[in-house]
Amino acid sequence: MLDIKLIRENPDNIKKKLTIRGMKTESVDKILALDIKRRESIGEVEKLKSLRNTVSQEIAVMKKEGKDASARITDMKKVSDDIKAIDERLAEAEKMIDEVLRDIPNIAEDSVPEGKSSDDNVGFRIWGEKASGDFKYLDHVELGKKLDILDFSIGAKISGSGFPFYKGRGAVLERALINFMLDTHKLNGYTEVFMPFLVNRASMEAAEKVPKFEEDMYRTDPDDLFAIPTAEVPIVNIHRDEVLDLKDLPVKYCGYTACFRREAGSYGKDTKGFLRVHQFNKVEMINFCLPEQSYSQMEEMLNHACGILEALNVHYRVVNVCTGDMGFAASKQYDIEVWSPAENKWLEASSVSNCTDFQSRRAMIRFKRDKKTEFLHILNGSGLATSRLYVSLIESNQTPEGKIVIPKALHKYTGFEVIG
RNA sequence: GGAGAGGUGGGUGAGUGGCUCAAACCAACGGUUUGCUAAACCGUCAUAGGGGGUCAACCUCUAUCGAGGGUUCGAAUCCCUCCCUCUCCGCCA
Repeated sequence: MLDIKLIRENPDNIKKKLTIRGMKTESVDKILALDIKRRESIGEVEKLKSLRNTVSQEIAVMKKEGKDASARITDMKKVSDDIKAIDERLAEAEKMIDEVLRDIPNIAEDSVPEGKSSDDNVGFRIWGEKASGDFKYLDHVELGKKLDILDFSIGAKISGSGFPFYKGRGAVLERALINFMLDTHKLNGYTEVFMPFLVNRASMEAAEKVPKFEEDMYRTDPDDLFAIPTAEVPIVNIHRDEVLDLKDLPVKYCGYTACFRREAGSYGKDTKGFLRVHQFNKVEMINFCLPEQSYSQMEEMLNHACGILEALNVHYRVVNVCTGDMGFAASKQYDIEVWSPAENKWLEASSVSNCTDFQSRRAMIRFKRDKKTEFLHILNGSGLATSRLYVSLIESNQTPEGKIVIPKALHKYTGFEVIG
């Protein structure tokens, strides 16, 4: 959620920023008009409430002294009715402001490239080399089937398409990746957490996922719980409605969860195997920090995610995501993409975002400095999602005979060095 | 699923309709005293929003006692609905 004061004080600048993100600007005018109405109502109603408070005191005194207070009581009856009416008007204006505000994304930082779609993202870093063996690289679905480590048809039978099924060494490899990543992040100063995969509506709202993206979520009906689309949701909510101690910042967490996404509207796109799934595994990093730290912390988080890939010798590139392709809550975003030799393309495996104070304002997560409370900045980064990393890993490390060589860093987690 | 108890400021905890528009204590912070520590004493001790302003550290008003409604001139206090926590029973990995 944006700060309404920012909109009030500098509407033209906000409009400009919205345009850059490909958004219409009329919401700004709507908010300005509603805000004026809101503040007028507040002025009116508070004057009446103040009157009511004093007169109620007087009535108490009069009754105590045995005087007749019925005239005043009659007066106050009218005042109370008026208060009720204005309060209703006020609540209506506030609700409408909130509705509009919920549709406005975070402001892009200056270093974010302008653009409309992922085609306009700008290369930021590239590491490693494409697998270049002199043979035809099998794609992960064929390879997984041949080695009997992945079977998407079983997943489809159990749940539906987009629910992966791992088997034998394939399952062990998945678990090894998760453990390797968690251990690495712990060494980088993150506190490991394990958390609920179903969260309540308040948590989803605090993380700015709902109501805007409700149709992308799995939801349980009788209890109104949401299957988390990312561990970002539960982790951000650890500190909802809290004032953190300045000396503890930055507070860093990492944790593994399964992630659930309906991917509504993208049926038929990238449906093969792991490329787009409804359930996947991800290790997430979250950082609560001082506002002036957040962009340097962001670079650090990017390096932590990239460090995983480098330890696994996975060819990757980082793109600076453009204004049109950025996440709703992000002010700046890096995507990390890994190379698939079989698809002959880059696959998004991680996203590191600086959400500045956009989530913390909604979630009321603050710290105290010089007797004033300020919203802290929240960053999230996948480090990383396993599914597409898994694709790159097994495809790139396959041998001409169709075996998979496990990277050395994983040996102590898998207990084997080759599949097949 | 059944029965019961309870949710008050950072913590403990008083308060069952009007000198409580939340007492007291603890913790924290600032100060005084002291050779040092301790103790004692004094002070500060919420959050959000509105208005005023020499627009910052100031003044003022309003709201907030789990959430939302209701009754009333007036609600932490009475009524209704919901949420959560704890205890016991049942079921269960």
